[in-house]
Amino acid sequence: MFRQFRSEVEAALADALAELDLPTDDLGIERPPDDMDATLASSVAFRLAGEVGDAPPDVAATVAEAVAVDDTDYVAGVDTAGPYVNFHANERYLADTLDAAAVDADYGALPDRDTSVVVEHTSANPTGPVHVGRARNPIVGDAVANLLSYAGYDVDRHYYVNDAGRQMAVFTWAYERFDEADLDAEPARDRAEYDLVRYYRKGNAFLEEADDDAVEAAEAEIQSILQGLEAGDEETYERVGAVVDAVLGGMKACLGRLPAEFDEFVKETRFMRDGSTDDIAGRLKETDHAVYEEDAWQLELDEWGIDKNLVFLRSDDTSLYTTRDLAHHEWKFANYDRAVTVLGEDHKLQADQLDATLELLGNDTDRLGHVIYSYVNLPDGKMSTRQGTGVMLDDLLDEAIDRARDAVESRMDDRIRDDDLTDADVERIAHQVGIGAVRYDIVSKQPAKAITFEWEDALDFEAQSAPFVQYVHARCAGILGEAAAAGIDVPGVTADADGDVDLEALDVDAGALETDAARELLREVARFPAAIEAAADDLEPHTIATFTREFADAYNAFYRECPVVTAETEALRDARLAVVAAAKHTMSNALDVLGVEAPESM
RNA sequence: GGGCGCGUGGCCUAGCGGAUAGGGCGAGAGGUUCCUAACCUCUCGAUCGCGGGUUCAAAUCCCGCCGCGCCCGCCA
Repeated sequence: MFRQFRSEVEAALADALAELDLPTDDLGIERPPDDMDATLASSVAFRLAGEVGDAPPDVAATVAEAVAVDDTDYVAGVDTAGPYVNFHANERYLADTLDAAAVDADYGALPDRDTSVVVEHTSANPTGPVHVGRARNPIVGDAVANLLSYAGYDVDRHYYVNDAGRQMAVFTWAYERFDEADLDAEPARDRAEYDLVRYYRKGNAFLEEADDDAVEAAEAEIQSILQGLEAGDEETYERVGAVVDAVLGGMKACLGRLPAEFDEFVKETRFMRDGSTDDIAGRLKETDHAVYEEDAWQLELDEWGIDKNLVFLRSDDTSLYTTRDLAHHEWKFANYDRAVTVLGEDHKLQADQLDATLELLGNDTDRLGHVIYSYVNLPDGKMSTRQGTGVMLDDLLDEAIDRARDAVESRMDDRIRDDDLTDADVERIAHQVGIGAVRYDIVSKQPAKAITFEWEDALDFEAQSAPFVQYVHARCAGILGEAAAAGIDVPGVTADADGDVDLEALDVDAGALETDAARELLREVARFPAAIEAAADDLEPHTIATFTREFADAYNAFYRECPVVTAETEALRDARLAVVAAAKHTMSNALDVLGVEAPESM
């Protein structure tokens, strides 16, 4: 509703300005401060004051006077507050919002855009367990994918597997070279990546510590693996693939706990085997920007503001990671309308080189999008899989669940309502709140900001955290459940014996909602689809987290001031129940975008 | 050295050209005969890193400086 209201306001204001012979290029539409009783405002009067030769408040009055509102569905009227022109929504705006949101479990999902987009995220090298520093990628990436899906895009989620580099050759060599007896530690966890990473660490330690002859022999073996991959040798693919698939399987299980699921794991070697990397290299050689310097083929990208030359073929004629990634991205272009990549700031230069080169090769790089996030630091340094340092994501999630379980159990004692949480409920809530808190803490911040990981901060369940907004959903569910138990039947809201809700049957009067808190909550509900649209346009899922917080404030005010089940009249009660249903759908879907579960009770 | 990013009350954070800079944590005071108090109300606390500039209007844009992070491999 907000989106339609906004376009009506824009059209009406543009018409008014045109009628006054004033420029319509910048309408200055903005959201008024919270304490202003207006749905939208315009600051055009400031800009036009000079042109008109009047003071801004007078210009605002003139403009407001000229705005015609009769043809709109949702604009009740226009007035001014000093230099601002304020637009007010009418009753039908709230009524239609209630009608739409109360009966639609998918409320907030925008119409299909008939546009496909591939979201690539995480893509961590399969070298060992996922640590929390890496966790920002799947958490942000999953939210970006969810967001685009809600915004009407047809989304595929890809994990790009770097299975062709030296790291994997070292890993494969180490796995074949050493035995369990050579390792000095038990796996930290009973899962493949924890088991195999010990070989990887052992191999790296060996390469650093062993005598020269032994290292030389090992390097020869590692080189032969790399050459085998480059030459398309099937047996080498199988050897490396065995290690990659095993480790990846474990990492997949870890990421699945978030949960972050993928539609496809795209292997880098695929673009070596199908010849597309060779094709890229050949085409690059033909461009004006290619130079052969210091025995290697390079690309001059200073035209794109990048001083650093990009080497795309080694002196031994083999390809590099970026060359393969070029082939990978042309493959994306061939199969999708848009491609979004979520990556750490340490890959920024590489991404810029990739973009520039793709453009050079004749691709439309406007179809490409990036979400770049800063590194997550530990209080005392970095995390490294090779050295085995860092906090593992599994450990963080376990700790989060444990603490959430403690919180549920301690809170059960001082509950007002003596409801019956079963052991299964406690466990369910502990998972929803614990994992939700970790995700929410990370996804709610601007990706560009650096994060220092602190156990206490990440697992704070008070106030601006996942449980705060999840609680709103639980309260909605509680009220709806209470109403159903009391035999209160609201058409369009209450499910029948089969659990089905008749979506056409909503018959409540939004006009019955005279309380400000209820109307304000409905206004927040109305904003949700626009929030999805804006967040998707800018690839900024954290703004949805901000929305959930503001929405929670509005709901809590409503909850405090508007008894639902015990409302004075049936009409009021039914209208409020519909508001609760609308709020539940809104919060449920906002949390769904963030990848945070919405508990029915907690 | 160069490039990119970040710098908002003691701590974390939203806002990123417009109406008195929002929240949370913390500290202090209250609130539960009423749909879950993981909640709410009130109080305390900010030269929006520093200095210039643009603008009717700057936390927001531009320039310089300072601090922090990341990057600058024929690694991935």
